[in-house]
Parts: sequence; structure tokens; C-alpha cells
Amino acid sequence: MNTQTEEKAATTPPDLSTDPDAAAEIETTGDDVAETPGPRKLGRKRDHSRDPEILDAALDVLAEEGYDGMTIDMVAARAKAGKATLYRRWPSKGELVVDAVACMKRGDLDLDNLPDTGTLRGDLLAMVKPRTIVDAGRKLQIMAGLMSVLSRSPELASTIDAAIVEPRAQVNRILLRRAVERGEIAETIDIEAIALIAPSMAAYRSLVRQLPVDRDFLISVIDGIVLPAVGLPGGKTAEA
Amino acid sequence: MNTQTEEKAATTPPDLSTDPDAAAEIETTGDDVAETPGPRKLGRKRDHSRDPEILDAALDVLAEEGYDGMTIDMVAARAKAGKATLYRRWPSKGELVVDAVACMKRGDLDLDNLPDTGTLRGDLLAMVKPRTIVDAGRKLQIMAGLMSVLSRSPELASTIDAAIVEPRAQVNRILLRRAVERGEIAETIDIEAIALIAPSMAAYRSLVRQLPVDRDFLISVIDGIVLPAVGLPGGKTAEA
DNA sequence: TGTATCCGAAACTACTCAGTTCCGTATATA
DNA sequence: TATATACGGAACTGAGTAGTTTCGGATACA
Repeated sequence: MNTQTEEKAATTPPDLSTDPDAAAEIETTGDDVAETPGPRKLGRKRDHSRDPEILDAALDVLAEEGYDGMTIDMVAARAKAGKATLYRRWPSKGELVVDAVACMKRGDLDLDNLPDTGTLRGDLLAMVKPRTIVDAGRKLQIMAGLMSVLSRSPELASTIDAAIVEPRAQVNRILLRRAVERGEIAETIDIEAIALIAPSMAAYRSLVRQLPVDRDFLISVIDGIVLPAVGLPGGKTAEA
Repeated sequence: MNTQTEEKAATTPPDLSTDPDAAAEIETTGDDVAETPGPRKLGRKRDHSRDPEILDAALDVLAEEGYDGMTIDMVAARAKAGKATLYRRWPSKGELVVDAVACMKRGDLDLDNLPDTGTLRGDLLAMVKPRTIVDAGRKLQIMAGLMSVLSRSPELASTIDAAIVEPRAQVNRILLRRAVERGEIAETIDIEAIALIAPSMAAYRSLVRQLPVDRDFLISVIDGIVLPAVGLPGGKTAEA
């Protein structure tokens, strides 16, 4: 999906699930951007192992400067690469950003290895780890920088949804579904809505109010809102 | 943000609390931007009644294009004013935007005239009016366009907080406090956190997920999350 | 009615940045 | 070792925009 040609990217959003390394083996072609299926293969090959470094540099700049504030020169400088090298691999700034966001998906949150403590509260609290919090913070910063572009780029919007929004909601959905299955909470609750409480409140706190999303905040959301909303007592029961 | 009168903005954040109309009475001076206390008063006076039109045009462009996408020419064209006129009144794009956001505060949500139906649910539902929803939608659009600038401009950040974030939270705080006073909900609940549920979820839905914040959504948040979180049943009680 | 000032429109300046081209060097294939 | 190509670096092009200046015309005060 990296080095995506305009039309392909627009018409086949699922392609963004592939990672850059995959294309490396297939497209050993020439110097131009993912074109010319002709079988030439002489000379030095492009070092695709550097793609992740460049994409990560792009994410850093994106988080610090926002989409409009980010320049290709900044990304090149941070990646210690030449500007021309970036344009050999991605046809435009927009496609570089889409690729960078898409490749951010993997890295945290493996859905197959979620905590299973036996209680919903235990599971939710187990997700409040320093590493998870830091990762989420960076994602929120990146999202803030892309916010004003979202409405102008449906492709980027869906990429962000798949890379940032959906994974986190998915975790909560799974934990809630388990709680329903073990009879801990009523099966009439709106899992979809409940799963979005914590992501929503964290995003609002970070993006809009510019306040830190720390462990205490997340725990107070779990105990003060999420658990009461599904009919369970929080850490401190609040009965009159 | 670029162009943000580096020194002034950095050193005197409180100044942003003033609005242009206030300056109108005081500064009937000359042709330059709020300078020269000298007592000249000959010739045509500046028509400050047009300031709100210009600021409103700025907000429209801001909502549609975002801060970086907004140009002074766009604002001037929409306000049917000359570019020079804008620069006669505001020294820079940044200050124009700060002023526009600050002047958005008044217009909806008069805290002295809130619904009082006797129940928390009744009060909250009474706030879900088409007019309120539309106003909030525009504010969210504007916020999205300013998001990437927030971290670079503390002045703008606090202006947005005062104009958009705080008023809405304040309404919810008042309604919740009333419910506590009449004994409808426990006084141990975290009013501050509960008051932010609906704004947070609306912002997330609109800004991040690009979905409409309509009446049905707001009601489902009230009945499915806010009321259960304070220990009250929603419209449909969800007991196992 | 004269005049100082404002107005909208448009031309102009200075600058930034996306994207391109060129260069000398490094490196993988034949 | 010869060749074709990628590389980092830097100069270049072209478009767009913040902010300024200039202009003829409108307007409020004296």
C-alpha cells in the first residue's frame, strides 16, 4: 500500500492493510514510483528496510506540527534522508501521510492476547498500562494534527478510523462481550455505545481541553462512568 | 500557529478577553489598528457595526476550511469587504481568528434561563433542541479546524475553552447540581466528570468519526450512559 | 461645502513549500 | 570491474498566501 498510485488508493481502501515490506519483494523494479511492470533489474536496489524509519519520522513530525505544518523537508531531515528519496517512494505528501497512518496500526493492542481477569473491572484496569497510555497519547496527537484534513480526505478519514479509532473500540467491545457471556452485566446494554465512552472522554480531554490522559483519569472514567453505566459498582460505590 | 504576533500573543494572553465592540467605543481614533491615543477625530468614522459580519464570515470559512486552509481573501470575499479593511481592524490573521472565536461565546445557551422540568432526565432532554444541536455542530466544525493549532497557541486554546467547551459543561453542571439538591441523585457523584460525558461523546462522534450528532444519538447517550452513571434508569430501563 | 478619513478593489512584495532536477557518491548485479 | 541504479544534498520551479500599498469613490464631521 505504500507508494500507492492515486486511483488504486481511491478505489481500493482495503489495500491499506498491507505493509510496506510486502511490496518490497514484489516491486524490485526501477527508480520510478511503483510503475513499469517491465522486467529490468539492474543496478542498486531500493532499500525498502528504510521505509518504516521514514514513515515513523513522518508520524513524529505529524504529531508535533499537524498536517499543514508538516513539510517534506522536515520529514526528510528527521529521517536523515534526501527529499528526493521520499518522492521516489511516495508520489505526494498526502500519500506519504496516509501510508504512515496506516502502518501505525500494528505495534500495540494485540486483540488475541487481551487480559482475562474474570471481572470486567479487572479487565478494564489491566488495559491501563503506561505503555498503552503513551501509545494512545501519541495517536491522539497525530489525530489532532489530521483533524482539519479529515473532512477533505475520505481516504485519510477511513485510514485513521482503521488505525486509531477502531482498534481501541474493538478491545472494549471484546471485554464487554465477555462480561455479558459470563453473566456479569445485562445483555441488554448497548455495547457499542459503552465501548466508546473511554475513547471519547480521553480524546476530548487530550485534544480539546489539552489536559493529560493519565492513569488516574482513566481509572476515574472506568469507576465513575463505565461501570455504573453497565449497572456495576465502581471502585468506590457511590450509594446515597 | 504561524503569523501569531509572536511576542504579544506569548506575553499577554489576557488581552484576548476583550471583544471588538468594546474597543469601538474607546478607540474611535484613526485609520491604524488600535494605536495612537492622540485625540484626532476628523473625517469619516470607522463603521464598527460591520465587525460582527466580518467575524461571522471568518467563522464560516474557519468551519469549512480549517485554520490553515482559511485565507484572508476568502473572509474578505464572504464578508463583501476589502482585504485592506480587515487589516485595518485586526493586525493579523491569528488575531482575527482569536477575536472571531471569542465573539462566538454569546449567541446561544443563556445560563440564567435553563429548563426546569423537575427531573434530571426532563432537563437534559429539554436541552436537545434542533437549534442547540445546529449551534453545537457548527462549534464542533470550527473546533476541528483549530485543533492542530491549539498546541501551538495557548491563547487560542483558552479562548476556545471559554467560548465552546466551558459553556456547555456549565449547563450540565447546573442541571446536575439541581438534581443533587432536590435529592434525585446522590451527592457523592462526580459532577465534573458526568457533565463532560455528553460533550465528549458528541465531539468524538462528530470530529473523529465524522458521524452526525443528531437527536437520537444525544438521547441514547443520556438514557444509556449519563442517567445510568448517576444511578437513575434511562428511558428504557435495562435490568437483567 | 470642504476635507479628512473610511471604503472596496486590485496590484504588488516577500516568503513558504510541494514537487523536480541535477550532482557526486555508494552499491548491488553481471 | 563495468554498469545501472539508489542514495543524500542542494539548487531550482511554480503556485499560493500573508501582509502592504495604491487608487477612485463614498461619507461623516466642521
